[in-house]
Amino acid sequence: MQEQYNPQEIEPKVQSYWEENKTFKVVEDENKEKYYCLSMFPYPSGRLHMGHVRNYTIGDVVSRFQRLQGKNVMQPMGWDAFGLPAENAAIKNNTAPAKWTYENIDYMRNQLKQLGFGYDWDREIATCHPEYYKWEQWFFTKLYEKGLVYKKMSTVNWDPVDQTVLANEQVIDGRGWRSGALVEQKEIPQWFIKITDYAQELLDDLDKLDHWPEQVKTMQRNWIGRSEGLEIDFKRADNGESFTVYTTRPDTFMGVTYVAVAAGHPIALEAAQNNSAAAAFVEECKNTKVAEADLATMDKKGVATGFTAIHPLTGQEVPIWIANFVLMDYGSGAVMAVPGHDQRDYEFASAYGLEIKQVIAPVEGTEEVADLDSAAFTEKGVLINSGEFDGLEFKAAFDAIADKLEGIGAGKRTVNFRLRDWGVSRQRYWGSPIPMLNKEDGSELAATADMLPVRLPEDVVMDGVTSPIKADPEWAKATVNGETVFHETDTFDTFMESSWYYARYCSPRYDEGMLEPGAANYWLPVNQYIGGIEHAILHLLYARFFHKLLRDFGLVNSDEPFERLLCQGMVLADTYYRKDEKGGDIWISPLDVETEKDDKGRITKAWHKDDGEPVFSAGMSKMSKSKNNGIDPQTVIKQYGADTVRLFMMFTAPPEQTLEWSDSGVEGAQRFLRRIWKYAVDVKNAGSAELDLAALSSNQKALRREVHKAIAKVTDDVERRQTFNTAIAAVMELSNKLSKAPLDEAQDIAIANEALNAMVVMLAPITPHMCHELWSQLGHEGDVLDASWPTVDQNALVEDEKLIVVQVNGKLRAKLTVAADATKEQVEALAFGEENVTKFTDGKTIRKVIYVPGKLLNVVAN
RNA sequence: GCGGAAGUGGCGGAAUUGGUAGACGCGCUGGAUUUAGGUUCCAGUAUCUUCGGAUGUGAGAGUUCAAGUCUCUCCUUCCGCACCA
Repeated sequence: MQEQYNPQEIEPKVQSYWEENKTFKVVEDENKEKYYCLSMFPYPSGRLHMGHVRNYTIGDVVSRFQRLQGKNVMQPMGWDAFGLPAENAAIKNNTAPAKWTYENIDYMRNQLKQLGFGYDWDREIATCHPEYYKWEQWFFTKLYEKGLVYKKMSTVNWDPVDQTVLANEQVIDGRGWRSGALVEQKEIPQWFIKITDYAQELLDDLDKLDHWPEQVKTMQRNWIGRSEGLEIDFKRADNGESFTVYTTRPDTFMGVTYVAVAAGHPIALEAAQNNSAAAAFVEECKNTKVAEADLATMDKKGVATGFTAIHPLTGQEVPIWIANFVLMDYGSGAVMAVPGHDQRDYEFASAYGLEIKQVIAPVEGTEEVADLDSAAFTEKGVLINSGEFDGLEFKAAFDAIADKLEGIGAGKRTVNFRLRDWGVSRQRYWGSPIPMLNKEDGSELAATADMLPVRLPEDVVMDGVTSPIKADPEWAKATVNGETVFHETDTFDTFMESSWYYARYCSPRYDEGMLEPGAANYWLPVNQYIGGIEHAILHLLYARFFHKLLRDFGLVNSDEPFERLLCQGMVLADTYYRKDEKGGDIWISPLDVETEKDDKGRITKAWHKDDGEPVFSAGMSKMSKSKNNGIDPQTVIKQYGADTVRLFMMFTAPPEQTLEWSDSGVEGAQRFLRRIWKYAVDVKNAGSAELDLAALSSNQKALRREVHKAIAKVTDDVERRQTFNTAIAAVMELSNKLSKAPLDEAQDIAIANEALNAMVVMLAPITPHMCHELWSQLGHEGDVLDASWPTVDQNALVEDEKLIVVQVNGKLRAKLTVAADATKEQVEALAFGEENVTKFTDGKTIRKVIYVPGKLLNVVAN
C-alpha cells in the first residue's frame, strides 16, 4: 500500500473500473427494492459550474448510500438541451445551435465522468433529439384531442425595430437588448394547456408530499392561489352593457366608489376611441414589460374613461377608470375599487381625488383602529354605512351580500385561482416545433401520427432576429388529405421537455410509445429529486401537472412524480473590484487576489497578484460571469482531485443553505483525506486481530462506544436528516479520537480495524474513489459499493456513567459524573457537596430543584 | 408590490424534542520538525475581567426553573414572480 494519498493516480483508475464493469447500469428487478434518485438535468451551457457540482454530488451521495443499503438504485443523467442561450451563442460564434449544443454535451459529459458520478449512461437523453421530442409532440396532440389545449390571444414583449418577440430576459430597462428600441406589448395568438383544470388537485395533493420542504409547498399554494369570492355584474349607465368584476371581499361591496379596468379591457379600448387622454394612456401602457414584478412596483396610474357604472345594490353611478395595476390576464380584467379597505385602491383614489368611503369598522374589543385619513383599513371587521347589512361580520356579510346579488341575478359565488393556464408558445427557433397545422381558411388541426416527429432542421444559419423556420416559407408547407396546410412555426416552452424527462429515463430508448409501462411503473415515482430552489414553483408545478396528465392517459399509475425533494442552495464566492476612470466597476477574479490578515484572522489588505495594487472587497455573491467570481471545477479537480471537491461541497454547508467557496476550505478537506489515508496505512501495518468484547479495557470500551455512536449519527444524518455536513463532522471527530488511541495491544488493533472499515464504507458515498481503493487495499474482495453499511452494536452504546450538568438559577456551576442509574436524591446530594454550588446557594432559600434524568440538575434559590 | 428563506466567534457552520452555546473545519497565535518555503505534528483561540466572575446567538419586549430554539414588534440580507433555465 502506498504511503501517500495520491488522487491523481487513484481517480482515473477507479473511474475506468466503473466504466469497464458497468457498475452503475441497472435494470428492473422485482426481487430488489428500487430506488430512483434524480438530479435536475443541466442546460448544456458549455462547462459545468460549481452549482452543478454541488447538485450532482448530493445526488450521487444519496444514490451510493442507498446502494449500500442494498437497493436497486437508478441514477440517470441527461441534457435539457433546448433554449435561448444556444441561439445567442450560435450567432456570436457563427455556428448553429445544434452543433454548439452537441459539442457542449460531449464536453460536459466528460466533466461529469471526471467527478466520479455513478450514472447509468445507457439511459442518457437529450431533449433536442427527435426521438425525445417526438413523444412530447405526440402527447400534445392527444391533449388537443381531449380538449386540454387551446389557442388564444396573449401579450408578449414586442421589439418594433427588430420586429421580433423578446423574452423578459431580453428586455433591459424597457428596451430591446439588441435594438435598444422601446419595447411594446403586443397581442398574438398562442397555445395554452389547461393547467387550471388541475388547479384544485395540484393544490390538494401538496398535502401528500410529506417529504417536500414546507417552504416549497407554501410557495406552490400561494402560486396556485385559491380564493373564494364573488363575480359581480355591473351595468354601464350609458348603454346598459354589463361587465364582470371579481372580488374576495364582497363584505366591502357597499364601499365601492369606482371601478377600474385594465388597459386592454374592451371598455378601455372604447374610451380610447373618443377620449384622447384615455387613448394616450392605453398607448402608454403598451410600453411596459409583461413581468408581474414590474407591474406591481409601477406607480399607480390611471385615467377616467368618462363612463360610469351602476352599483347593482345602491343604484348609484360610480366612475369607470383605466388603471395600470389591473391585469387583463387575471380574473375578468376589471376590479371593483373599495379605497376605504384596499390599500392599492386607497392610493389610487388619493392620487386622483376619488371618494373614500368607510364601510368596515374594527370589531369591538380589538386594538385595531381604522384611520382612513392615513391608510386603508384592510382587516376584516363589522359592517357600517352598508344599509341592511350593518352590524354583520365578515362571514355573515359575505353570505348576505352574495345571496342578495345571486337573488337579483347580478352575482355568483366563484372559486378563483391565481394560477393561469400555461402558455407554451415561443417564437424562437431552438425548441420542439409545436405539432399543429394551420389551414388556409384559418382553422387548425393537430399534426397526424405519421407526421411525427415534426423535425426541427439542425443545419441552419441564424440571422440574429428571425427564427430559421419562420424565415424559410418552405419549411412550414405540408399536405394533409390533398390539402395544403402550414406547420406552426412557434416552438414549445422548454419547460415542456423538463416536465416529463424523469419518466422517460425509465425507458429512454422505447420506440413503441412515450413510456414503456412496465419500466415506468417499476421506477416511478422518483424517490429523491434534487435541484435548485429557483425551480420551487414553475418547473416543479409543471412536472406535477404533467404527471397527472400522464396518469389520466394511463401511462403511469401514481399521482405525484417526486416523493422526496431536496432544494440545494447556491454556491457563492468572494467578489473584488476596482473603479475605472469613469467610476464603473471592474470585477477581479478572486483567483487573482491576495490578502493579508491581522492576528485575529481579519482581512486587513487585499491586492491584485499581478500588479500589487489594492482591490476592494464586495463580499460574497453567487458565482457569475458578471461578477467574474466563478471558480472552474475543472481546475480544482486537476489540482486536488474529485474526492476533495466532493468532500468540501458536502462538508462546508448543509445542502439547503448557500455555500461559500473557500480555497483554504478545500485544502482542509484534502488534509482530512490524507489523514484518513495515513490512519489506514498505520492500521494495516499494525496487523489484524479478532475482536473479543469480553477482553476490552474500560478505555477500549469507551473508544468502541465512540465508534458506534458515530455510526449511529452518520446513518441518521445521511438517511433521515440529509445533513451531510454533520455526518462528515462526526467522522472527523471519530478519526481524531482514533488517531490518538494506542495501537499496541491486540484489542486496540481489533477496534481500529472495526472502526476503519466502518469509516471507509461511511465515506464511500462522498469520496468514492479513495474509499474504493482503500477497501481493496484493506484486503476486501469486491467493490465497496457491494459492502454493507455498518450496523450499530447497541451494547456498545451503553454507558456506565453519565455527565450531569448542575445549574443554580439556570447558570452552570458544576459538572458531575454519576452512575448511570443514580437517583435524583443521589445526584442532588452530590451537587450540594460541590463548593461552587453551595457558594451560590448560601443564605438563600431553595425553592425548587429540577432534575432531567441523566442530563441536568437546576437548583432554584433566592 | 406579493410570496419564500436566513441572521450565532475573525470566517463557514454545530447545538435533532426548550436543558453545558460555539461540535467539526478554516483562519490566526505560539512551539517542534525542516537548509528555506511548503508539508506534518503539538498547544492555544467568543468578549470583557478586579481572575471571584460577568456578558454573549440581528434589535427590542414577553412566556419559562431554564430560550439560539417558543410568542409578538421591528431591522437587515438573499431568493422567486409565469418568455432565463
